[in-house]
Amino acid sequence: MPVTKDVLLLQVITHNRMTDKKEKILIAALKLFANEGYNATSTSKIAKEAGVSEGLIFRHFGNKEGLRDAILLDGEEKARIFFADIIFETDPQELIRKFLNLSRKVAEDQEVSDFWKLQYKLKWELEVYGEHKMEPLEHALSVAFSKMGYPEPALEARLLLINLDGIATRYFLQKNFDLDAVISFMHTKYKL
Amino acid sequence: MPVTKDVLLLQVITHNRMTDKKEKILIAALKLFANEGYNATSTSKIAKEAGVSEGLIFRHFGNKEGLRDAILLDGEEKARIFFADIIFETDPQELIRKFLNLSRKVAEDQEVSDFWKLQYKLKWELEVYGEHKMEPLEHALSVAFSKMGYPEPALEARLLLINLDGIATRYFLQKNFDLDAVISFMHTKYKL
Amino acid sequence: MPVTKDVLLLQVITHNRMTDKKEKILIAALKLFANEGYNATSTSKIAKEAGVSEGLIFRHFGNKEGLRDAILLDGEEKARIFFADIIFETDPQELIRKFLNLSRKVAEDQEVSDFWKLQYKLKWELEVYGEHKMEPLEHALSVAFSKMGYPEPALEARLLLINLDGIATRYFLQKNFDLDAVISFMHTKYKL
Amino acid sequence: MPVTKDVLLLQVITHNRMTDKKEKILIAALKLFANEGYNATSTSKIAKEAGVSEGLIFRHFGNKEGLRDAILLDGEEKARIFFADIIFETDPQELIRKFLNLSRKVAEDQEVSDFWKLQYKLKWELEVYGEHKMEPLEHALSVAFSKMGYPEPALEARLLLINLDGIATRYFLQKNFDLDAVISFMHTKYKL
DNA sequence: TATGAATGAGGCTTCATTCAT
DNA sequence: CATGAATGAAGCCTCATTCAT
Repeated sequence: MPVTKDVLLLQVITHNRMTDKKEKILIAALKLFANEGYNATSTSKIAKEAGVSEGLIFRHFGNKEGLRDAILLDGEEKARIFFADIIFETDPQELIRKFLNLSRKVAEDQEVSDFWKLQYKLKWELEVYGEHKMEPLEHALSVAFSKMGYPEPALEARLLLINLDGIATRYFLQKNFDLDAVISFMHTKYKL
Repeated sequence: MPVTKDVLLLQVITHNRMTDKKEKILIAALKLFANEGYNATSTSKIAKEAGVSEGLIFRHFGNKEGLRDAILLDGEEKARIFFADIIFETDPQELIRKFLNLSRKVAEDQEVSDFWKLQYKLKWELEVYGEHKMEPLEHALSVAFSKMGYPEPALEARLLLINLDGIATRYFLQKNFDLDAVISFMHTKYKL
Repeated sequence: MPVTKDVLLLQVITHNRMTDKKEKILIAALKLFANEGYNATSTSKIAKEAGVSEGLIFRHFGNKEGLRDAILLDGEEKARIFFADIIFETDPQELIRKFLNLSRKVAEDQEVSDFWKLQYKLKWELEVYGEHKMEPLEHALSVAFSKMGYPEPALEARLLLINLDGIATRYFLQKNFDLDAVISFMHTKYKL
Repeated sequence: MPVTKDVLLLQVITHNRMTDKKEKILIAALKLFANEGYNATSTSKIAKEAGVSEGLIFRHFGNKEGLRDAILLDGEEKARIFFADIIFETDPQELIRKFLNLSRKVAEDQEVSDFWKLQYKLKWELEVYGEHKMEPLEHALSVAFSKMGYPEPALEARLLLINLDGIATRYFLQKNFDLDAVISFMHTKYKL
C-alpha cells in the first residue's frame, strides 16, 4: 500500500513545517471542539489548553473559522489514510469484512475515537455532511458488492455507509451501546 | 387506537392552557434550536422570532436551559404520539412497512422535520442519546421480526433503529441525499 | 406618660386601617431591607416573602422608593415611642442610666433589633442621617447633664449620642462584640 | 519611623508595575463604591468613570467581587500605613492626641476621606466588621492608657475606638456635623 | 514569531414597573 | 383590591478579535 505510506510521509513533512506552537493549538482545539463543541469552545480556552497566548491563534489561523477549517482539512487527510487500507483491498469479501471492522478499530484507539467524534459533532453543528470524503469508500464497496453478485451493489454500498453513520451515532452518544454485538450480527448478515 | 386520540386530546387541552406568548416562544425556539443549534441561538434571537420581549422567556422558563428542557419534554410526548401508530400495529409486515415509512412521513411535514432535527442536534450537542425513548419501538419491532420467523429478532430490531439514525444523519445533513431510493431499497430487502 | 399611650393608640388605629396585605408587604420589606439592604432586595423577593403579587406593592406604595419611605415614616414613629420613656424622665441620673441601657433593650428583642439595624443600614445606603429624629433625645440628655453640673452639657449629650452610633456599629456588625462589658464600663465612667 | 517610609516606597513600586488602566479602574471604583455603594454602582458606570472598556474590568479582576476585594486589600495596606504613625508613638499622651486627630486628618484629604467612607459603607453593606484591622491600634491605645494610670486601659481603648466609629458615622452621613467641636471637646475630656 | 492588554458587541439574566383582567 | 403576564432597560459577564510591544 504505497499510497498510505506516501500520504503519511507527506503528513510528517507538513507537520515538521509547522511551528511547535501552531500544532499545540491544533491539538488543543481538536480536543476541545470534539468534547465541548465548536460554539461552546472559546478561543481563550483553546489558548489556555495549548499553553499559548490568545493572539497567536489569530496570527496563525486568521480567525476561529480558520482554525476550524484547518482542523477539518487535516481531518480529510487523516480520513483518507484511515480508509486507504479498505479501498485498496482486492478481495470483495475481505473488503467488506474490513469495512465492518472499521468501527472496532476506532473503538480501540482513544485518539482516533476522539477524531471521529469531532467529525460527527462538527457535521451536526455546522450542518455540512462532506459527502465527498466518503465517495471513494462507497465506490470500493459498490465494486465489491458487484463482484459478489449483489443485484443492487450501489444501493448496498450506500446502505452500509448509512449504517456506519447510525453505528457512530450510537457509539458516541449511547452510554451502554454494545458495539460488538451489532458488528458481529452484521458479519453474519453479510455471511462473512 | 383510542390511546393515541386521548393523548392528542390531552395535548390540545394542555396547549390551550398555555398563554399564546409562551407557546410562541416554544415554537420559535424549536425552529431556531433545530436550525442553528442550541448554543448558537441567542435568547434575544428567540424573542425577536417569537415577537416577544426577551425577559418573558425567563419569566416562563427560568433560563435558557429551562426553555430547552421544556421543548424536550414536549418532544417526548410528541414522539410517543408519533410512534403510537407503529407500536400498536398487530400485523408484523405492516408494522415494519410503517416503520420504514417513518422517515418519509417526517420529510412531508416541515414542522415534524424540524422537531426531529432538533432531537438529533441536541443529542450531539449535549452528548446524551436518550435511549429509553426508543425502547417501545424497538420492542415492537422485535416482536414483529419474531412473528416473521427471523432468527435474531432483537438484533434485527436494533439494526433497523441504528439504520434510522444513519438515515436521519444523511437526511438532515447531506444536501443531495436521495431518501426515497434508500427507503425503497430497504423495502425490497425486507421483502415488503 | 400619656404621650406614649396616645401615639401607640394612633398607631393601632392606623394599622387597623391598613389592609392585611399592605402590612404583610411592610413587614416583609422591613425584614429584607434590614438583612440584605435596600438595593439588594428586589420587589419580587418582597412579594414572595409577603405572599403577595408583585403588582400589589406598586398599587399600595407607587414604587420601590415609596415603600422605603413608608417604612422610614413608620420608623420615625416607632423611634419616638422607643425614646419617649427616656425623654420624659425627670431625674437626670436616672435619665442617663436609661439611655445607657437603650442598647441592652434593643439587644433583648429580635424584632426591635432588626428595626434598628434597618435604620442604620438605610442611613449608610442612602447617606441620610436623619438627625432631627435624635434632637429631642439630645436635648433631654443635655438638660440632664446641665442639672448634674457638667460644664459642657450640650457637648456631653452629643458625645453620648455619637457613642451610641459607635456601639450600634459594633453591635450589628462585629460578630463577637461584648456589649455588656462596654455598657457597664460606661455606667462607671458616668458614676451611675 | 522608617517602617512607614519603606512601606510607602514598596507601594509606589508596586503601583508602577500596574497598568495605567488597571489603576484607573481601581480609583474610579473606589470613588463610586464609596459614594453610591457597592450594589448601586454598575460595572459600566465604573468603566465610564475610568475611561475604559467594561470588559477590561473583568480581564483584570475576574468579576465585580474581585474588584471589590482588590480595593479592600489595597485598603488594608493603606490603613496599616495610616495607623503606623500612631502605633509607633511612644509618648502615651501624644499617642492619644494623634489618635483623636485621626478624623481631622481624614477630613483634610478628599481621597483618604473617600477611602474610609468606602470602608464603612462596605462594612454595612456586607455586614462584616473586620475587627482584626483595628487590633494593633486598640492594643497601642490600651498600652498608652495603662502608662497613664487609667484603671481600665483595655476598656478605655475599646471605648475610644467605638467613639471613632460613631464619629465616622456622623462625619460621613450627617450633613451639618461639626467635627471640630466634638474633637476639641474630647481633647479636653482626656486632658490633652 | 509571540504576547497579553484592550475593545465592543453581544449573551444571559434580573429588575422595577405597567396593564389587562 | 388583587393578580400575574408582559415589557424594556440595565446589569454582569464572555467572546472573538485587534494591536502595540
